[in-house]
Amino acid sequence: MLSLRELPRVEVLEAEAKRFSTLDPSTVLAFLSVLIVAADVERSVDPHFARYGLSQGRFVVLMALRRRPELTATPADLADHAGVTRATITGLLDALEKEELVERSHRTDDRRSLHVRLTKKGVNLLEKILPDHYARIGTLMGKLTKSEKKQLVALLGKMREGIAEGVAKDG
Amino acid sequence: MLSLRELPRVEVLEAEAKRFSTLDPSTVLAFLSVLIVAADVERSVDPHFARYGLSQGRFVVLMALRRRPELTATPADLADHAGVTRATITGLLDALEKEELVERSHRTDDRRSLHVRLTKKGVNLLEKILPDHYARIGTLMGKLTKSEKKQLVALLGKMREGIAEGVAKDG
DNA sequence: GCCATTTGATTAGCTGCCTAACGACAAGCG
DNA sequence: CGCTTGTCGTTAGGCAGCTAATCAAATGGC
Repeated sequence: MLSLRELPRVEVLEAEAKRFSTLDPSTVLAFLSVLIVAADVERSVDPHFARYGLSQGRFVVLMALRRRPELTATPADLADHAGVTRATITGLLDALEKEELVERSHRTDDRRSLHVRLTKKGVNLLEKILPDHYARIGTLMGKLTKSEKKQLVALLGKMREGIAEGVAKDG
Repeated sequence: MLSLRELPRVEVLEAEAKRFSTLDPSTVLAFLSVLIVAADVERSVDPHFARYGLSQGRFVVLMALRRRPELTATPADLADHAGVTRATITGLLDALEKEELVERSHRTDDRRSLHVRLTKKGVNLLEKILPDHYARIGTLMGKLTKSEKKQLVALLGKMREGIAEGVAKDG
């Protein structure tokens, strides 16, 4: 998942900043905060998925299917949605299919391609999990007011812009 | 690393909220924002570590050692610092030792335990990488003002509190 | 219409993380 | 002292990502 349990202390960063002109302490602090909190979130959430034989990736796939009107999508669509490679989707679908949470079927219009469909069992599993899942998210975010949550989304949105530019620059 | 490329649209969340009383759209949006941005960050940063044969975990271990006055620590210390298990540290050290970036040596005071020491080569590698690394962080965070960075750290700090409580509750 | 290119999904093999079980040693208590 | 219990590091085996290579099928230029 990642690493680093605690933020470095400010004094340490300031000392380091004297040796590296490219280091700005408040920038690094903000950067590391995001990574640390995300890792904390995953550590907190993963065990609950595991109780139902799910992982984050499997859950995201199920949710993507659930959102579709016909509960179907192609593996390629799912890969794009989930931000993983198609090879990874193949593995996730293997697992989900074995649990009978999804079904694969061949298509007639493009014979390379597949339909993946959420089964009734898959739907039921999500219906069972989601109330608790959403409640858990509520607990994790419970220290933030509604306006703070909005600020957070806005700030992270700006961060995403910066990341996108960085990626574009050193392609 | 994780998943999900884009935030769900607000209308989707609002519709879902009608079916699940535990779902609050702005809460879920903030929650997912953190995960998505963290995944973006890792996708952006990992390739640069890879160019030096490093991963995030290996880098964190090297940095932890570099911070120590004697450039040494035990594997157990490193595991605590990095937020991974000791088994994982064993694997990271195997890789780092093969590259001669760290050395393991036996201790005399507790013969179960080891010293891990950053080698000169390890120090040099970090000195070479860090200016660019810090500059990259600066670019990624470039859309945020200093005061926004502080806000971000504060908001994420509150989130950490909520996570800690959540973990405590369902131990 | 044919061939080269592109696209869809899978497979094989790598990495980094995990848990569980282990052997070696340390520490506390009778 | 001798036992039990805990701790240090490693090993073995599993899972979820990745890239690269492959095969089948669709598409597009000529």
